[in-house]
Amino acid sequence: MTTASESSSHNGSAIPRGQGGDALSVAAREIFAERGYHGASIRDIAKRAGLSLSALYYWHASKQELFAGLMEDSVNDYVQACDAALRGCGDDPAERLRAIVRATVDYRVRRRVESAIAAREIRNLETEHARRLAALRESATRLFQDIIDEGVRRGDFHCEHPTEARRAIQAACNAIPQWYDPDGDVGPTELADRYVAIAERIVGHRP
Amino acid sequence: MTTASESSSHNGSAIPRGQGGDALSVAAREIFAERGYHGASIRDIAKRAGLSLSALYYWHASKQELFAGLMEDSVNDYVQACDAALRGCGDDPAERLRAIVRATVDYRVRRRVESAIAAREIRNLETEHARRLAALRESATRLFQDIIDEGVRRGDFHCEHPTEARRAIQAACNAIPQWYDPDGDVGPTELADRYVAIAERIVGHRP
Amino acid sequence: MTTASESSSHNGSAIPRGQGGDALSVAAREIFAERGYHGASIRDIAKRAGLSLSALYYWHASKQELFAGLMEDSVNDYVQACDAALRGCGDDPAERLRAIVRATVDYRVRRRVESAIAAREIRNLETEHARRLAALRESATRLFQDIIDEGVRRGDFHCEHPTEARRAIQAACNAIPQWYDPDGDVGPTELADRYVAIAERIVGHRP
Amino acid sequence: MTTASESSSHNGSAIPRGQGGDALSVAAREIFAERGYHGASIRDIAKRAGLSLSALYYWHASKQELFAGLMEDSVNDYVQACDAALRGCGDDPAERLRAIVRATVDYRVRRRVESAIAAREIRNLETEHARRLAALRESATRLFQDIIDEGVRRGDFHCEHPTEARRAIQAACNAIPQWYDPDGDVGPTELADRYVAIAERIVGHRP
DNA sequence: GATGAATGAGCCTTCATTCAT
DNA sequence: GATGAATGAAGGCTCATTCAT
Repeated sequence: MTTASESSSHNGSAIPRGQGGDALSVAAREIFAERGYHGASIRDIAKRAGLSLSALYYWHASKQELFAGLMEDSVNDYVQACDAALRGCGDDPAERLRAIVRATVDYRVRRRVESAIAAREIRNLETEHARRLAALRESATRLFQDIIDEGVRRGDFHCEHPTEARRAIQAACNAIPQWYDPDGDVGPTELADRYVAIAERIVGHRP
Repeated sequence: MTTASESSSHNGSAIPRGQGGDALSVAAREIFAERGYHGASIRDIAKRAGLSLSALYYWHASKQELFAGLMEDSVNDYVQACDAALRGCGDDPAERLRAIVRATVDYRVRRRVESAIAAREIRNLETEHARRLAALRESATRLFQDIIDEGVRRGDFHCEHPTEARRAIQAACNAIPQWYDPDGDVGPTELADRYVAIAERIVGHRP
Repeated sequence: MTTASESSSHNGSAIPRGQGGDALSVAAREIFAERGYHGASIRDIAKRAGLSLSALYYWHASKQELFAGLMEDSVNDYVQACDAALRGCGDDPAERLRAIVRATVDYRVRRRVESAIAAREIRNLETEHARRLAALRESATRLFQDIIDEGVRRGDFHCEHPTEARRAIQAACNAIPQWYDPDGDVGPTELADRYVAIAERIVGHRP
Repeated sequence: MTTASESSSHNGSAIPRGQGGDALSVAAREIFAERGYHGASIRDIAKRAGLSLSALYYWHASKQELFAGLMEDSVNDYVQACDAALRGCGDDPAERLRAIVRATVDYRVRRRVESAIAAREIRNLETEHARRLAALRESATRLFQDIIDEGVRRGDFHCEHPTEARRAIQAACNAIPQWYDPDGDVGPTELADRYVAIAERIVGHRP
């Protein structure tokens, strides 16, 4: 689903690289996604990675650290994807909204597995990690909100409750991993088109 | 299992004889909501209910059963609320959509606590219970979908992808418990109005 | 297997009579036999008797007491059967040996169920009960031993190690409940004949 | 699983690292023998072995598995002892009977402890293990029966009911651990002689 | 005679973690 | 880089027993 090499595509994460390290990350992602933080046992993670339990402790300081690393990894990835998408835009709110929705849908599809975890399991992070992650999330939320507010201000978007609009759009995108089937008929691009359309309707975009 | 005496909050002691069952349900709802299925310990549930662990087992056969009872209770409630709301409507799709969105928002606000659990934790139910709950859920989904499809057929709603529309509306409503503050400025009725408006936009309702 | 009325056929036991009381004794006998003392749960006993757990405590002071009552009941029965059998004999050791073996085989067949428990589970009796039961047992053992010793003294039996002979005879009889099928071809009388023959061989009886 | 270091008896502490497995087997044998399967607590087993409860689970998957391992170990040992004893014989039934009785008595004395458990507690084994053990037992029983039947066929043994004869012999030997005192006057060899004599009488051996 | 509700101790098992190698 | 052996805390659950009715 996610590949081992994927986690090598960027840095800044808490997860070291190497043969065993990657296998562990992959296994951890899967098992945390399947069973949630408390339902997952690091024994099972090590087993699925084909390593001993002690090896896991060589790579990661604790279950909490392993989990937090995964989450941060994933959310970092998302924020950077948003930034990149918006850097390629002018300042037209509609264009920017389309770009960020595209980036969001793309992320939810690409990182379906951990994306689903992140949505449900932040509450299991201890303070320090939780703070960092909450901050990252909020920064993404602000991106959304700023775009919408600006669109409203300019008279391009017409909606009475921009906060609710933002929540609705994000909720719709966040729910994608719950039902999306990567082997189904709808490809990522077509899916993004559909959610872009929904978002434009929610904000009341009239060109 | 549903609680009339829910008001007698958990003061830590002095549960009158014979009322242990209710106290347990209340405590279980809270703790499952706070920590999720695997994160919740039945010892803690019993403690919060002011009863012994063994008393919990007098009332409920297992953690799983206790949890499933709560979930079923709650989802049953929702389905009945939807049915009731739609029974009071004519056959105008727009009216029916408004009614079911109102019922949904109302439910998410009224039963914020277990509603949040249900959304995240069904996967922890074992087959038999899971089947029953999935069926209940689907029946609610079908209500939504039928209304939207009928609106499109009649030419009252204009949307190319009615399934996606339905998903977006449901996702938006489902997310409410994640942020809604019952002590905030927005009351349940006003909230419902806002989500009704969003839903009408998503399906492209033009009167 | 054993009948409720059976336990009314004598007195002196710790088990009161009455509707519920009998049902409990029967159920207890079965369950203790199936699972042993520690493996049996008084909940299951009450359930099989069709009574509530509290009712069991009306009839019996504790699990230990219930169990001990059964055992004493059964061993008393055996000792009395031996006495009766020997009272009907002259003082010929061979005749007496035949009588006591017959009584023993008969007892093992008639009270197959609790007889099997008694053999294995005395160690689970607490001191007071254990003492009484051990005494009863020993008295039966002495009956056997005296007969054999007397036979040897008189020159009717020829065996070098009368204690071992007694042990072998008793062990053979005690093992009957482990394999005997009351619905099989061999009836109790024929079975007794066979064990009488074995016993005579073991003690080296030559007429 | 079999114990070379059995001599290092349970002194309550200081099990050297890496030798926990043996200590556990020894302790388990003792405690299961003293209290039976259901009466034994694995906490007590671990304690007597001088290890933590978790260490027990490092070595054995469950109480059931630990117990089954012990039983199988012991019965395997017996079957092999019988085979070896018979391999050293000619085909004279009397000689063979003497050899197998000797092997049986020897086994009951040597492995007094677990031998007593095995006799009483097989019923506590779950299907898979139970099947294997029952098969092993039957193979030993068949050895006995074949010898006796052949003796009868040849006219060396004279008994009307060879099955009962076999049962009586086995029962007598099986009962040895219940009373035998290794520190008493009768040594294993003398004991075997006595039971050989009893067995020959039971089958009616006339040279 | 009998019951429903409740308890505390103990059960088997799994958990995340550590230590020595 | 990795492992095998061991741990203490906590998990869900069952036990024999009691109390009030």
